[in-house]
Amino acid sequence: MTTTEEPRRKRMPKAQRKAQMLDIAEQVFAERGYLAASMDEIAERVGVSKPMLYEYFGSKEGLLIGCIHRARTELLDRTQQAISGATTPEEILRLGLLAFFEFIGEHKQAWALLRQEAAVTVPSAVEEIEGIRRQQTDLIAAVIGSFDTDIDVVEAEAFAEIVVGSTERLALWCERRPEVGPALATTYVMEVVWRGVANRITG
Amino acid sequence: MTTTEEPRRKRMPKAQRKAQMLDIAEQVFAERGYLAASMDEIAERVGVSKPMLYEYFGSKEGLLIGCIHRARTELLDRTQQAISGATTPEEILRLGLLAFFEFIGEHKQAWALLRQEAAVTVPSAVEEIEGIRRQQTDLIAAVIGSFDTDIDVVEAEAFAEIVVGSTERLALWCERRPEVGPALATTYVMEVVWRGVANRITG
DNA sequence: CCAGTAGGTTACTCGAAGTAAGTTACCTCC
DNA sequence: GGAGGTAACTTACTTCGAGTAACCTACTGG
Repeated sequence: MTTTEEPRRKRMPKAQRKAQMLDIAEQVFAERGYLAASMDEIAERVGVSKPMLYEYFGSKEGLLIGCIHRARTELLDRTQQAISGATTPEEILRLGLLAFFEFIGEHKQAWALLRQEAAVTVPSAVEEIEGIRRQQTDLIAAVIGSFDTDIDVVEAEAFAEIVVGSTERLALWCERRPEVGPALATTYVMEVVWRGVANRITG
Repeated sequence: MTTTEEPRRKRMPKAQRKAQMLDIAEQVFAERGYLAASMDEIAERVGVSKPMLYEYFGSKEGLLIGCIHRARTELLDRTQQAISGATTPEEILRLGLLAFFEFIGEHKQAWALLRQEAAVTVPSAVEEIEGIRRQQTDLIAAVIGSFDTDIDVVEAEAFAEIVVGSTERLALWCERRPEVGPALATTYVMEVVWRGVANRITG
């Protein structure tokens, strides 16, 4: 008995263990908050001892960064895929926003990490999160620039920041307003923000 | 020697000491980040021993909350004063925004606290900061509501969230763009966001 | 000048991050 | 199928900082 089944899997390959650690860590960080989460607890839940976490991620901060980074990558993939079929700037923006709202709806845990915890305190985590926003703003600014080469660069940047800020904030608000889904949230952002920029781009 | 001068002031009245502690704590938190800041260092810089901090603020978290709360109160005062002379919704919003951008320009330390650090990890600090935003969104939503009783409540809330999100994000961006002062930042927000809501309010 | 207390200190405990050094399961190649 | 090499893992610490118990001292009014 207990032959080839999976009663107690030990000794996994590195990559798999790493992924598993990220899963658990994301969960624990989201549950307890970064500070209150202890490496011992994460290790225990993974079913492994603490030094393994340090082996793979170097530090508690490193583990957090790992979680954030993974979420960031997934978000970028999703967004890029979503806007790949769009043609007008308006469509790009709308589809991108929708993808974002859908992503956070599905990955509540990761999202909790990105806001509550992750702004954390840890300087490098802040940088990592800023990286996500940068990703988004750059994308938006690039879209605007590509459709109107006359627009002031600084103004385009400002607009991108406004979109990202609005979106992030509205996503948070959606948690208190479950009746507002991704589609409606997207509409709100577009309704307010798009008008403001449309006549800059078109004219 | 060292007779009646002020070489070592000890034994201050409670309120004064408390204010001094908040000053130093704000500084140290902003400098090192919440996690890296140690109560021992803060105590030392204040020129007092650690248990005094605990006497007055209960915990490290309590001290942080104290700092945030003070900043919040100051910001609210400033904003309310700024919009007191305004008559139209547009004017209220513009003056309020301007007051905010000016406030963070003058209180960089407090602002650093409110974003980088304070989102911290500490659940109650997050609540406290959310309280600030709530303050702002409520104010904005109320203004809109007072000028157009027909507007959908949910939509008014969404708009308020969008304004706050935009503003916060743009304030951050201003740090990378020193040439963009409070006035220009206000203009950007108004230009993009106002148009979007103006034709909702006016009909 | 003595008593009461607001304001203050020293010297600890305890918990969690991080680490050094050793151990065991698994694979390979003879 | 056993030696032996190594990737995956553990035990048993050190260290550092938050929080606390118990004690002290400068200034007040009577």
